[in-house]
Amino acid sequence: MKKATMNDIARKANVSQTTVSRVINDHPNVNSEVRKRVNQAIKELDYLPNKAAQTLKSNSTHLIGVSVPEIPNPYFANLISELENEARLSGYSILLQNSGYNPMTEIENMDIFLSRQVDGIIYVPTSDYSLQKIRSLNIPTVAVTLPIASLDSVYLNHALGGSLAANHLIKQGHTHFGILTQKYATCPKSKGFMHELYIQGMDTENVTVIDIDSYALNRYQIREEVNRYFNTHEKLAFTALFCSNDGAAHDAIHAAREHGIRVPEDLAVTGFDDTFVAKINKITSIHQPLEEMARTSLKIIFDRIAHPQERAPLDIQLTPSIIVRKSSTG
Amino acid sequence: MKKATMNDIARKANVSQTTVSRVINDHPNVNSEVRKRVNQAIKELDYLPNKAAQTLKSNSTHLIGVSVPEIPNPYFANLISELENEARLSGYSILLQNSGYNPMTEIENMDIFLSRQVDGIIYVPTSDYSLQKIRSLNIPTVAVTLPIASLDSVYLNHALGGSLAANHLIKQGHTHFGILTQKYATCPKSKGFMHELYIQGMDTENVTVIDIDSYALNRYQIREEVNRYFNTHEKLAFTALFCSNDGAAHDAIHAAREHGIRVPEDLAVTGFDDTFVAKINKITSIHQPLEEMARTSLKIIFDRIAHPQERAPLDIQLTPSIIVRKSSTG
DNA sequence: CTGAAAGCGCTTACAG
DNA sequence: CTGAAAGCGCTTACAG
Repeated sequence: MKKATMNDIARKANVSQTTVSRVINDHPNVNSEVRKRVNQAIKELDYLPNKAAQTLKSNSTHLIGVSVPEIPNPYFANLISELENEARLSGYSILLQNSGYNPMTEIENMDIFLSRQVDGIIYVPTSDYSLQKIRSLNIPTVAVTLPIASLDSVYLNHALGGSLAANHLIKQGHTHFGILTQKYATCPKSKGFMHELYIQGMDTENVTVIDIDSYALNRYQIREEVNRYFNTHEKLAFTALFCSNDGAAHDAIHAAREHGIRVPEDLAVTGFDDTFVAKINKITSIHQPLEEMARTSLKIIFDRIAHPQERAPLDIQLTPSIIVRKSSTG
Repeated sequence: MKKATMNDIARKANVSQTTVSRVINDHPNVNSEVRKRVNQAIKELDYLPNKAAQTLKSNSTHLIGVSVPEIPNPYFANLISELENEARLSGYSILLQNSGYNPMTEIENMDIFLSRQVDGIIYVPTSDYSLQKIRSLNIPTVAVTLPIASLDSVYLNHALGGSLAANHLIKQGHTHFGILTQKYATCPKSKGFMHELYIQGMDTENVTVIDIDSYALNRYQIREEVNRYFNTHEKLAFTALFCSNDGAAHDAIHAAREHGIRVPEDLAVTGFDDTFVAKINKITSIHQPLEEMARTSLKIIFDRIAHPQERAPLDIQLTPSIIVRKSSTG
């Protein structure tokens, strides 16, 4: 059976196509009697409006393009889930594209979004290579999880997250600290952690930094680094380890235990992101309000759609909280 | 700047719109000189074809609707990732919709897919309530992860997975077994497990079954059940526990350890699905070839698109493998 | 409150 | 090898 069109409905309900369109789009000026007849015909023919045709006329797809660097990563999977959920509440759908941390693929994704006429784009930044393209887009775009200059950005106050962790560990009585992170030099989480140590009068000179020089979440590399550290240090120089994500924390705990170091008795460990890796392994972690992140990002897009005038880009920092679990409470 | 249209390209390249269309769609009959001129204009104007318009004429969106019951679940997150990846290779994109195990939402998802003119649908079955609707769809649809009668189905041979686990545990010298599962009565994994025990002459009368009467992956409920069991049984009646998914296995291991039961020394545990929960916690698990599952499902859809004649529904069982890790090798 | 008509940006016979 | 024209299924001024 061929799909019914608006014309079929019009004929069946004995009205013009214009009127059918009005009923479907909830225009006020339709006789209630006529409206009823049209709705009846719609039901009988199982009619659903053709989005492609609507798009062509109305220039709106109710589609949001989402580009993330990896889908199975629990952090991104959660974010995607929240985005799908929030988008649905407003009648939008999600066009999901992976980028694999590849700038070429990111640019490809943007072209796919453009070609499909998405109404807005949610972009998880990775490298800088694709930024020129992304900034040039004539579509409401928000950078999420990390700030991008001259783009609406919604992200966690990472520094505050770091200081929450530091504060917690200090309260637990620790005085010697370690940091396990990626790209330490530019890591705001670590900066916040160090800053809090400093403020509270801790020795910041002798903090041990295990740094992994890679942007992507490379579990294998993290394990290698951590194991190398434990293998080359007979005695730990710290009793508390701040990790910049839950996966790293989990790996560190495993590695520590394999070297006979008890967690949390000998070593307190904290993670970051509060993914379910932290939950199921009872790792203290910094919670990211992902639902709020999704809601805020979409709200910005919807606002930009409603008010297309140029405005200065927004920079929205979300507030983290700390979820204390066994891994840091000896 | 307004988006360029095909007409703009035509004018700029001094050809008809028809010719531009031919160039874009790689029609053979175009003068190479002209083709070059058109491509030049496309580049200069940053032209991208409007998918909505293409769809309206060609009745093809190159969109695949994907409906899953929960996005953050690592198993589904992995599946989604593979689907996105495979779809991209063929020039398709993924329209991702969550259903939350809610049949009403599933039906809503199908309407969204229909309205958006997707070329195919990948559907992860949950309950039976929405099946009538889904079967009535006039779009290539494949049920994935579980078989659905009268629908193309691609899923793991779960029984074989169960028997792989049983075989492994028997080889490890176990003679008393437990099963932790959901809906035991209709669980093919458990059936396969039991069958293998039977074949190998084990005592199948005294297998302990911890059954959770819920379809959704409810971690809280699983933990409750497992703890209840350990609390009410002074001495374990089994030395090997087969769990129907990795999350359950992970919870069981935690619960066991809290009750002073060592894993794997006192109790061997196996999971199912080989998600990264199994990987990072070194749990023996039954591996699902998700990439193959994604590839096969999409291939079926593409075949149905290419050959729209009616054909009997396909029923494709994928072969599991067992990944042995520490949780079951004392 | 209702309808005829134009047009969104493409593709595709058809004619040359 | 190329182009004029029709039409995909809608929405939206415009006129009544």
